[in-house]
Amino acid sequence: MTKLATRCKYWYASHNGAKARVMAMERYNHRTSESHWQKRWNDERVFEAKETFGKPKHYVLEMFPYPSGRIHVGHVRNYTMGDVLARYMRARGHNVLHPMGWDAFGMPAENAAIEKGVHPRNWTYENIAAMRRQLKSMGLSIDWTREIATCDPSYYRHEQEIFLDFLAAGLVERKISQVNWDPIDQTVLANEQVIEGRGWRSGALVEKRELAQWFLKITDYSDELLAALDGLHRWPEKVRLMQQNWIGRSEGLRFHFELETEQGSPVPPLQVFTTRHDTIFGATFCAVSPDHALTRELARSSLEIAAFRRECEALGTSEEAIERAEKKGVFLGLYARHPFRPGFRLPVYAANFILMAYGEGAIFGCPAHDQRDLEFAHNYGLDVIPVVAPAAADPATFTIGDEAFLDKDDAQAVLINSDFLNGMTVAQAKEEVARRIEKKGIGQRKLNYRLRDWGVSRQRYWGCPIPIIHCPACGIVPVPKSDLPVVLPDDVTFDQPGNPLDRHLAWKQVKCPRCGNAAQRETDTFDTFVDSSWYFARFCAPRADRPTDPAAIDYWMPVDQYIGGVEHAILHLLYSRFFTRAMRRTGHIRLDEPFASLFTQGMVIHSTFRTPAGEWVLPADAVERNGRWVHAETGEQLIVGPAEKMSKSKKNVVDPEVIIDQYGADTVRWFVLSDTPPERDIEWTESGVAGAWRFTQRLWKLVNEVTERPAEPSLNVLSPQSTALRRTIHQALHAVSLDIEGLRFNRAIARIYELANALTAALASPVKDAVSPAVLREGATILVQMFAPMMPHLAEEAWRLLKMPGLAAQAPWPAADPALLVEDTVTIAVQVNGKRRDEVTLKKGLPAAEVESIVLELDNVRRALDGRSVRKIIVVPDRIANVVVG
RNA sequence: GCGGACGUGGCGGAACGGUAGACGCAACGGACUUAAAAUCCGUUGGGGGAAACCCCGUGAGGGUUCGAUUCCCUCCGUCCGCACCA
Repeated sequence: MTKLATRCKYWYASHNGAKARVMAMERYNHRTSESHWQKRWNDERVFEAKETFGKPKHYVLEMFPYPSGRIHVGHVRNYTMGDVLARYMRARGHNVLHPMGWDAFGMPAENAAIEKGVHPRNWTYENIAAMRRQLKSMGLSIDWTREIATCDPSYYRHEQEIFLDFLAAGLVERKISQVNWDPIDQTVLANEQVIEGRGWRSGALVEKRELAQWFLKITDYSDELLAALDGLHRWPEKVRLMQQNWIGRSEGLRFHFELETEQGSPVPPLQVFTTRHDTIFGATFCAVSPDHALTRELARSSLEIAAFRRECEALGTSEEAIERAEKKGVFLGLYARHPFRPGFRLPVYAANFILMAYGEGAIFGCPAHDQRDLEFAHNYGLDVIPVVAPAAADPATFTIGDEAFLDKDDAQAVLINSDFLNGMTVAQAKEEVARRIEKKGIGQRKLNYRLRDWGVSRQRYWGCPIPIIHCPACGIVPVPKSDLPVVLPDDVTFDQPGNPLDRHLAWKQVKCPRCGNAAQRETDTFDTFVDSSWYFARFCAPRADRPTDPAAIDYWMPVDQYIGGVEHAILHLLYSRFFTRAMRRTGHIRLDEPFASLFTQGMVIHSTFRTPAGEWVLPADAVERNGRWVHAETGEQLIVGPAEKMSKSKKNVVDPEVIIDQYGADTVRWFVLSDTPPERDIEWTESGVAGAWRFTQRLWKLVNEVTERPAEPSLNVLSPQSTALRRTIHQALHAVSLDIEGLRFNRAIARIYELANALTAALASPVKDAVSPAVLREGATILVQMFAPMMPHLAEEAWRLLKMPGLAAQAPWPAADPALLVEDTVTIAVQVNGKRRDEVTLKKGLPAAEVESIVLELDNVRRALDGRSVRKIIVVPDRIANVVVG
């Protein structure tokens, strides 16, 4: 703030005497300008989206924010990118929908309630008000009439209705599942909230608990969600791969082993899943999960097995815990009969490395070809039978040491020690085993997915109530739609741990809608990811009586460009894709994929500062003096760390509000788009922001100077300089259009700099009137329109100065003159043996033969040839000529 | 372990297989100024040369090509996602 004020004063002081003309020009003042134009846009409802037909639509959406209370620079970057696109598409004649809302449920509101005694509702709505004001100060072209907040009953009532429809359609399931339970706070914790086995707030050792939870059956769509990824051409490859891995399809075989006790009496069979059925003759044991039904049952009569189960429960699921964990198990006293080796019995263990959640929670172990199985076999003295060997190996002597032999897709490997499989490749053996298992009727080929159903129950107050009533007589009863919304009660207390809804008897105790007897409400609320899984659909008709309005949703959906952080690559984006399909099934929407194009922007990072004592210092308190960073107040020298993700704990944060006040929204918008490609992390630097600020002033000055040139009506008779400048102008326009469409904002900005430089140079031309004032005007006008999406306020100010009609925000995008995009001459590089030796400017489209003779005459080429003979000449028309010397 | 991305000046980064370093930041020189700041004009990959120009140069090594930052292989490094997934 102080820095800038000082600058302004000097700026005026220096322009005296000879520069009186410049002094007459007012410096661009963002403080008065920006609020003025924001008001005009608002008053004239410039950005309200209309469903008028006859115009193509364009739906631009950025991931809506959680109302934490203040916007951060990541928001600024995200919303600026979307805004540039929205403004550009509007100028290109599209009906643009560019809405904003609030992902307003969630734990921070409850934590604030616990810590500060404020009501989550008040805390949330105050935060929304503060952030709305901040976002508006950015000058975003948002249709604020469509604003929604997920915590508003007018939003979540529809979510409840959708849920009831999902329930009726069989897309909802209630089942017992294992959760992370914090015994002090008495709540379920998400995996992310468990840090080294302890609750992130209470510090209590987290327990595994089994609770009845509501699940959305996303696994019904596993295959569809996976297959449809191929059609998402305008999604980043990276995100598609991440989702693909997350869904985790594997082709395998599910079959059962006959079981028997040690004495040989039969026991119900054991289902297993495998993708390596080719190794069936290498099987030397079977293993089941500690949580497998078989283990549970046997634990009731065996102290040893019960103890093993407890031991596994206590073991963390963290990465390190898994890394360190020995492969352990306990013999269950049972044997499995090998399907192809009569009389051969495999001991059955419960083992700590078998996941209940994957496949059947049971496997056959083949130590020779699976590292985990091998370690387990070594620990328990089990046989290791190699059954796959490199083709070159001698089957008689091939052995396995400490490393299992993993051949994967290697066609070189062949089966050994495997009866009817001997000599086959892995693929052939898999096929043969699958065929025989199916023929025996003991199993079948099966696709298995890693994806699991989505547990949406949270034992939390600040979330959307799940519209269900539990009746002792009728069981689970959906709340009738006519009773919606189930509104969160306001009068709740946070003085005790646990879910306040559970203690709110007046709310909890209801009559069963079916039988009329006393019943209880479901007190769990939805995971907040449910709220964000359909908000993009609600924006199409945010005040409709039904969750969606068919006409509006058919018109606007899908989102044409979705922009957000890559951290949502899996959860939010996968849930939304599932929700859209489930909403299609229940008649709320008529498409599968909500986001036609996805863009994941990088983070904003900043270097860190700390004192020698190790205390973190805010960038605002650090100043550079003589190339060293010191504390602004104490003068203490600071240790500068590399740029990293902004975090409150390391204090490497900048507050957008302060920067916007100091430099203006246009400058900040310009900065976050400049230099760095939008998908990469951008480093926030004070000098970069200052540079952007200087450019706003330069542009302002440039437009002023152009308008001071005497008007000249015609573009008909032009000097060569004028024509050349017009080419530059129109080529820049063409290039910037393509760059914005491709979201290559950094390149668009570089080209705007280039055009500004060209116009500045033309203005400064020593030859009087070398460039026609009409051309300068044309250039300035196009320049203003090109930067209008990025710096909309300055653009309006310049638009007014140029005496252009209406608002820049409503002006159509200028059309580049195709005639000016084609050059009639071209400068081509001339190489000798691939090394550049000269360049030559030629008429475009010159025949290769002529190019060849011209090239050979060049001094530099002759010198490089040095008397050697020319073998051939490669001529790429209008691009390059390469003389190849023998 | 599996999957993926990336590696170019002091820095951020440009470059349909075709003149490597556009554009910006920083730095340096100059003009203006009593002075500084701001502004404007220049220089700025390394080396050689008075200059014309020449040599080297996109993590390392190889390959394909008339020509490779770009395509292929191997290696090194950094980052990201998933991970006891049978």
